[in-house]
Amino acid sequence: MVAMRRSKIETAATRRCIVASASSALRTRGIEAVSLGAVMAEVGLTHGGFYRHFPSREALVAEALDDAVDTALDTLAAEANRHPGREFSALVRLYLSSSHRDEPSAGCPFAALGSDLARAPQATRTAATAGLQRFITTIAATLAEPLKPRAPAIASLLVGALTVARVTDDAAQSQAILAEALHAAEHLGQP
Amino acid sequence: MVAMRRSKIETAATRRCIVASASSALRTRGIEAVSLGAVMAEVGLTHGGFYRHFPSREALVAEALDDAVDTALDTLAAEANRHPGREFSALVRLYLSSSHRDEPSAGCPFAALGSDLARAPQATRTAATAGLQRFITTIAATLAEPLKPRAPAIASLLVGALTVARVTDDAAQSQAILAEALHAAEHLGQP
DNA sequence: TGTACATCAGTGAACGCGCGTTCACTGATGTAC
DNA sequence: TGTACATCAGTGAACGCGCGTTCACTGATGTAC
Repeated sequence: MVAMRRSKIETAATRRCIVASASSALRTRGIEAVSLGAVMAEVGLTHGGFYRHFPSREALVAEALDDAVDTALDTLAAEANRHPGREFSALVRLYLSSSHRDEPSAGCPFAALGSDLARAPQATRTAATAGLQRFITTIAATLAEPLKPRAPAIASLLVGALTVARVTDDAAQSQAILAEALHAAEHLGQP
Repeated sequence: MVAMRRSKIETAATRRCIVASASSALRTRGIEAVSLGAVMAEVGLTHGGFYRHFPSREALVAEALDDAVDTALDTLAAEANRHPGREFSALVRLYLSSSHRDEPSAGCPFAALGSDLARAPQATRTAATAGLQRFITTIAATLAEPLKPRAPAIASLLVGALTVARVTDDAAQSQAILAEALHAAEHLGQP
C-alpha cells in the first residue's frame, strides 16, 4: 500500500486502534516486552508512522494504561450493577474468576503489570496512581458505608490473589488461591 | 587485571556473588531490565566470564529467584520467631512495613516481580511455583490450626498490598494502603 | 614430594539481533481565497 | 463553489545502542605419575 494523507476521522480511528492494541499487548506481555513495531503491525501499519500520533513510546504506554484502567473498571462496575443488592460479591467473583486469570489482555492492569508499574517512568506512574485511586473508589462504591475504609485492603487482596494465581504453575494451587481469596474477600466485605 | 584460572574456593565464592548480585538487582529493576553486564560489573568482573558459571541468562534468573525466596523467607521467619505467641502479627507487620516497601532489593520477590514471574520462561516459573508454596507454608506456620487454610489468601493480601503501595506516587495513599492491609490481615488472622 | 601437562576462570573483542527514533518521500486531505 | 497550495498520515530505509552469546587467548590451579 502507498503512503498518503488520511482524513481526520481515519486518523483519530487509527490512534484509538494503536492505544487499544497497546493496552491489551501491555497486559499480555508486560510493559518492557511490547515493541512499537508489534503494536503498529497489529493495527496493520508500519512502525515509522507511530510518531505522527505520539511523541514517544512512553506517552503511548501511559495512555494505554489509562485505557486499560477504563475498560477494566467499566467491566467490573457493569457486573456489580447487574446484581443490585449484591454489588460487592458480584464484583469480587468476577475479579477472582478463572476467566479473568486466564485472560489478562482485557483484565485488571494492576494484576497484569503491578511490579512493572512500580518501576515505570513518571508519566506511567502518574497514570497508574490515578487509576489505582479509581479502582479503590469502584470497590468502595459496592461496600456499605462503615466498610468503605476497607476498600484499599480489598483492592490489595484482589490484585495479589490474581497475581499469585498467575505465577504458580500448579493448576490446583492456582484454583485454591482464587477460592481462598474469594472467601477472605467476602469475609472482609461483611461487618 | 590479567585473566587467570582461580581456585575452586574462589570460583564458588564468585558464583555466589553473581547469584546474590542478580537476586537483588532483579528485585530492584525487574527481570527484563537486569543485564548480565551489569550483574558481572557489580561483582567486579567482565561479562565474558559469565558462561563459566551458568549456561544461560535464564539459568541465573531462576537461581537468583530461589536465592531471593530463601533470604526473604528467612527474614520473615526469623522475625516471627523473635515474637513467641505473636508470630503471625510479627510476620505481617514486618511484611507490610514502609521499610520493606522502600527496600525491594532485599524483600519479597513476589511483590517485587509478581507480574514478571507470571510471564517468565519455564525454569523461572518452576522456581517461582516452589517458592510461592514455601511462602504460603511460612505464613501457615504462624497461624493457629483452624486458620491455616487462610494462608493463601493472606499471602495474596500481603503481596498485593506491597505491590500497590509501591505503584502509587502518593505517599499518603501508600501509607493508607499498608495500614488498611495490616488491619485486614490481623482480621483474617483471627477466628 | 616433585614435575609435566591438562584444565579452566576470567578477559575483551566480535557477532547478530531487535529496539526506539529520525528522516526523505508520497500523495490524498484540508484550507485560504 | 472551484482552484491552488500547504499539510500531514503513513512508508520504509537508516541510525546508534545495548543486549545475550561466542570465542581465542592467558596463565595460575589442579592432577596424573
